[in-house]
Amino acid sequence: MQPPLGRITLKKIAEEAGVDVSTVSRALAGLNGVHKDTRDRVLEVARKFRYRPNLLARGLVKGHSQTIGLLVSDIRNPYFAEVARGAEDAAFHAAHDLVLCNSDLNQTKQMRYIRSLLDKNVTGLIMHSVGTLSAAEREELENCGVRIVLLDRQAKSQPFSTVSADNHQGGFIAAQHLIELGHRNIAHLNGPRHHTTFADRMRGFVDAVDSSGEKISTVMMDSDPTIPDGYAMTKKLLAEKPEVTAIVAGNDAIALGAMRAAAEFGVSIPDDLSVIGFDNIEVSDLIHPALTTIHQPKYEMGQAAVEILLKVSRTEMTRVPEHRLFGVTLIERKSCKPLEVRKARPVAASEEVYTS
Amino acid sequence: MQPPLGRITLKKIAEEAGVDVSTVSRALAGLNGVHKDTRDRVLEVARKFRYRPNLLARGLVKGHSQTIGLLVSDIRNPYFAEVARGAEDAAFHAAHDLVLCNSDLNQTKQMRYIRSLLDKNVTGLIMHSVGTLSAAEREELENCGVRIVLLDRQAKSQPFSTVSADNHQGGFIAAQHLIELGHRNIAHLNGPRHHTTFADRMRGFVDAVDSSGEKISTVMMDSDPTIPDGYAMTKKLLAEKPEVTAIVAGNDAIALGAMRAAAEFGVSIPDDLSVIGFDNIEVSDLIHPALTTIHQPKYEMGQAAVEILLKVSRTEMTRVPEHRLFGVTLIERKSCKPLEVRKARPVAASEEVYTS
DNA sequence: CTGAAAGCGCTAACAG
DNA sequence: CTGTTAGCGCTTTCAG
Repeated sequence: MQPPLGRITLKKIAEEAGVDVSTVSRALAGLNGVHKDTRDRVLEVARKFRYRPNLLARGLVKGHSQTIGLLVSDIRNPYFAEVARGAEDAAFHAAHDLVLCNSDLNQTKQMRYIRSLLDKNVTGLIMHSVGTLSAAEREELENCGVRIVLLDRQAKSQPFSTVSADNHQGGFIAAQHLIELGHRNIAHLNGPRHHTTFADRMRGFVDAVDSSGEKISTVMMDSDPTIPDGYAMTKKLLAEKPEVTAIVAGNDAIALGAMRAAAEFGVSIPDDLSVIGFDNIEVSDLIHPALTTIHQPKYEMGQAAVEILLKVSRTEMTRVPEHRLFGVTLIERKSCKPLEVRKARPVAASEEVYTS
Repeated sequence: MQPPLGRITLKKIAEEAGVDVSTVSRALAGLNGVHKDTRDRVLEVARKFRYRPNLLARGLVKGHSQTIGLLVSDIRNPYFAEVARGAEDAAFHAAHDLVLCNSDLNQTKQMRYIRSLLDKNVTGLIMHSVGTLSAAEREELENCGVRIVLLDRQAKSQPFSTVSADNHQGGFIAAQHLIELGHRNIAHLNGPRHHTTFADRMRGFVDAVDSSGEKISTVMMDSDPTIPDGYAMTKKLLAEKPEVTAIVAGNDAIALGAMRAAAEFGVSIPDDLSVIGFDNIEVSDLIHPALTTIHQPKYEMGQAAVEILLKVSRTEMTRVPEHRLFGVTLIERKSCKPLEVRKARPVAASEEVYTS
């Protein structure tokens, strides 16, 4: 075997096959206009030397680098891990790499990431953007010559493609479920309301309340969509609003925090308090009581995002943005309970309902 | 404002500043040998035009691309999400990008990823490698001219740097804890034993058993380190080995699966069965009963991996691999219980122990 | 201190 | 069908 000192380049293959580099390039690219014999010889040599193209060089001339940037707030959130996995699988399938960026819901950090990705000529960007983009930022993104897919946003007015779950519908279903269960004092513990994802869920919640025909008291709070913040909001809620019998959480993390706070306060779920989450992350089915929640197809959403990205990037001229809205479903588990039942059978009921 | 048709390149800045591109390059790189006035003018122009270097071009000439590849088995495992976050933060801090690869513990897929990363001239690779590398693969990796840090492996014999938790010690502590609690029939439900991580944990387990001076019966099983497989192993265990009173799980996912299976069999944890996990992922403290487990500093390990990678890559010639071993600690929660207590107070004890 | 020139590895017209 | 010629945008000798 030849000692592969330095990398094998096109030139090496060209010399070895006795042709010009451009011919090698064509042959390897599978373009027509290369004699069969020549092609076979080139391919043979390339294989023998285990030739692998330098993607930086190719990217430089082609103008992009077979790379997709994925911006999420925090990969430790199982929701994003699932989305990222879907995206990565789709990217791998299309021979693209996925670069992971954690923005922490921080606008400045996010823009820094984006610029750095643009400097690398990424093929496209999938971003779970924070808040509303400023006019300047939006323009910067529009003109950066890179395909962008917004995740978890339905801003159809924007010139970008979007992939999201039906957050409004999810918020609606969640509230409706609790209302049907007889709850009339419901709290909505949400993520940051300036984020469209959470704003939509909240609107769904409000619409369900307004259209229920029932007289319902609500208390609305919002904070970061994390376990600690869900915990903090719930502690405050339990102390200040004892009349509340049910919580619609902006996501499962908040719901988990809520359950934790409830446990500490000696408030039993679902006997004293019903809780419904959003996302259906894996753990929601593992905790006790199992969390009733709104399921959204996270893996598929990640997949869809890169598919849309690559589709439009291939046709190139298809400037018309695509919007994909995924349906959500109610997953009934053990954390919600009819209000009536509790009053009728103050204690004994728990045995029956807890049984898993 | 000038319409930035096409990207701003060095050439543009050079023209605008009335100097040669090479001078601009030097000025921007902060090299000495540029007149202060010239430098200031160049910097001014560059700033005015928001010049940003094309990293592909730079990478092409420099030979690497300010990118780090991170190979994990599955980012959906919270353990890896945490490691990835630590790695990403450190990479961002050092102006590098992190590309995420999910190998699914599949050797072929892993090698495909590695090759694709090498084609992009990554600065280095952090890999949570599957099984033992074949001689050919190891050689390929050694000669690829790229820094490699192995995660979760202590193979000091290998020419690569490593970062890992003290898996042997963890396995030892886990078994020891159960033994001290009086258990004499202990099962080890482990991940794939051909993976050094799990092999080390198992050896720790065995060493604790052997050095305990007690007569202890063990049953060893291994499978994939996932919730479903933990569930399956436990079902089998419960059916075939009713004498077992405690389980040491290879990781928290397996432990979670075990708890699920136990619940279905009507086996109470920790009353009928003690379970101890490994990793201390976030959920382990959220489930019921809270999981006693071995903590390893995941975030810090991710961070350390890229720090080591970049350190050696900067000095370049430092061929001596670095090995970093992180200590582990026992986190006592509610899933383990003394064997004696159970016998003494068959039922009442549970109330006291469950209280959180 | 600065410009000219060469080249990283590859692709893409343009001639033959 | 294939070789020649030009770059992509940047860094890096090498002169001057």
